[in-house]
Amino acid sequence: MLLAELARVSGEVAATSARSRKVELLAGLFRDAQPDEAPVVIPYLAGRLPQRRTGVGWSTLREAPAPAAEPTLTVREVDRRLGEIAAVSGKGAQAERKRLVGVLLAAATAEEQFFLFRLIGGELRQGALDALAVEGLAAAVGAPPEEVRRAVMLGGSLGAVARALLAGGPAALAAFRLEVGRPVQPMLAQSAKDLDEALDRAGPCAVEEKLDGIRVQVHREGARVRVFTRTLDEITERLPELTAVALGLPVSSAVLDGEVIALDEHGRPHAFQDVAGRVGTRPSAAGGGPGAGLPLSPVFFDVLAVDGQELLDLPTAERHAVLERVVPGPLRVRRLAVPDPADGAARAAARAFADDVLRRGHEGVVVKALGAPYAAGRRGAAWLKVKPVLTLDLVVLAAERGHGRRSGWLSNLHLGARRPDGTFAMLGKTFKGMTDAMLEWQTGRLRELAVADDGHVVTVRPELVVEIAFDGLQRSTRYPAGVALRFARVVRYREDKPAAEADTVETVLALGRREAPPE
DNA sequence: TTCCGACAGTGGGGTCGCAAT
DNA sequence: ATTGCGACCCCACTATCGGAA
Repeated sequence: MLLAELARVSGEVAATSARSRKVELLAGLFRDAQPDEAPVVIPYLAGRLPQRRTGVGWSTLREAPAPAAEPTLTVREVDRRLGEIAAVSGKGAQAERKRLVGVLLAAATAEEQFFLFRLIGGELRQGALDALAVEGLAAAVGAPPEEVRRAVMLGGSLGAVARALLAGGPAALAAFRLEVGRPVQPMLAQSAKDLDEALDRAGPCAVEEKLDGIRVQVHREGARVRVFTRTLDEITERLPELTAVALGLPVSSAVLDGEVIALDEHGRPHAFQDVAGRVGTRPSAAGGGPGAGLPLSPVFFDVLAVDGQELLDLPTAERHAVLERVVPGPLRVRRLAVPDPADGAARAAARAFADDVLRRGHEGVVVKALGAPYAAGRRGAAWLKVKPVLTLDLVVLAAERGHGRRSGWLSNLHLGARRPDGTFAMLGKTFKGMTDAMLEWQTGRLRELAVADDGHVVTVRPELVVEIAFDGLQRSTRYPAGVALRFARVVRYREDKPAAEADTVETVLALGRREAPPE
């Protein structure tokens, strides 16, 4: 199959907004793929490369050579060359990758270059990713979409499922089941505004502490242990503690879902940044970054399989019962069962539990419906996370031009807190929380306040106040106050408030001290 | 007809490994 | 030794489509 065909279909997919039409277009292309091409064609049209890392990003792609006049590149050839590029390492690697990318792009037509650019850059932006590619694949082979989705979630990659389906037809789906040692897409949580809303939506549920660390999926088969991240990268070697813990469990095999955090000598959690630093550090590194050498604590909250038995379809309550049997208390997340959330006393107990979780320094709670199965790969309403939200009134210092559907609008705001001398300290940026109407309005208002424009960032007079919600503060070397806002988003503009009454740096830093009390 | 679940897009800060400077 | 790039941890929110109610 020629790359030109993929580029053409991708363009058509991008040009229609109807999801049903996107799926039809994808299915048509997938039907034409050979079984051995499918593991490449299908990820490409889902905007992903089978090579997880190529070492090539936007910077390396900056200068494109003149395009070829005629399409000659096959999909197989592109995949082969990208595999070569990904394998380059050592001294001179960057220049060599750049050269090889240049050779590849020179063999591509203008339309193919546009496709490769976005594909390699990781932002295809055609309005279809894995979910629609799965539907397209199902349509192409005449299999039930839900079964194909489940096979991909349990059986690993889209490419592997595609190859089997195109070669063997719908019957091949039976082979894709949960297998110890092969990672499963983790179940994800939706957000709820507060605990009451979560309890109302969940029905009979358990309230669990939400720990601020790194999600891990631990597989044990006999003496063999493997640990995976949320995106299914294997990190076994970086977390020897987890192997030791898994081998200590009274089972022959198991798949566990949990979080790794780090606790100080008082049992309070270390900052997420420190945990992420430790988890990101390879054992070979003699590093001294923040968190290097920090001992990690795994805390498990679900079990997907144990001793040859698959548990995914059991209700949460039954999976929890198994978890309690195979994992000792200190390694399990704390949890309060709330069988009847409508009951006032039960609700009060849930609230007290959640307050205690926060008092102990954790992030919040997750409310889990007791009757729900483990929905691999789904961000369903069966799990609802609740975290406290902080707000500040900050001043817009500048705004960046938006991209894609935000082209033409000023989108990403630079936010500052007031200093005693009337200047402002930037605390971060945000592009979240705005409706199209707000984008339209702020673009006009900020243009009136503009004092400089470098083509990307429009600097404005610091007069516009905006209420910002965020989850907390984190250490920063980038921003002058030494802290940055975590997950900042716009709540509303405060045109009623002059910049002279915006929140001060001192107020912000006091928040930080309250978040992490000494001793 | 209206409602709502699932998706994709739009980017945020921090940290590491690795190569270039 | 420091800097820049790529990758990957954590992530919130809105708009849209299309099936459910």
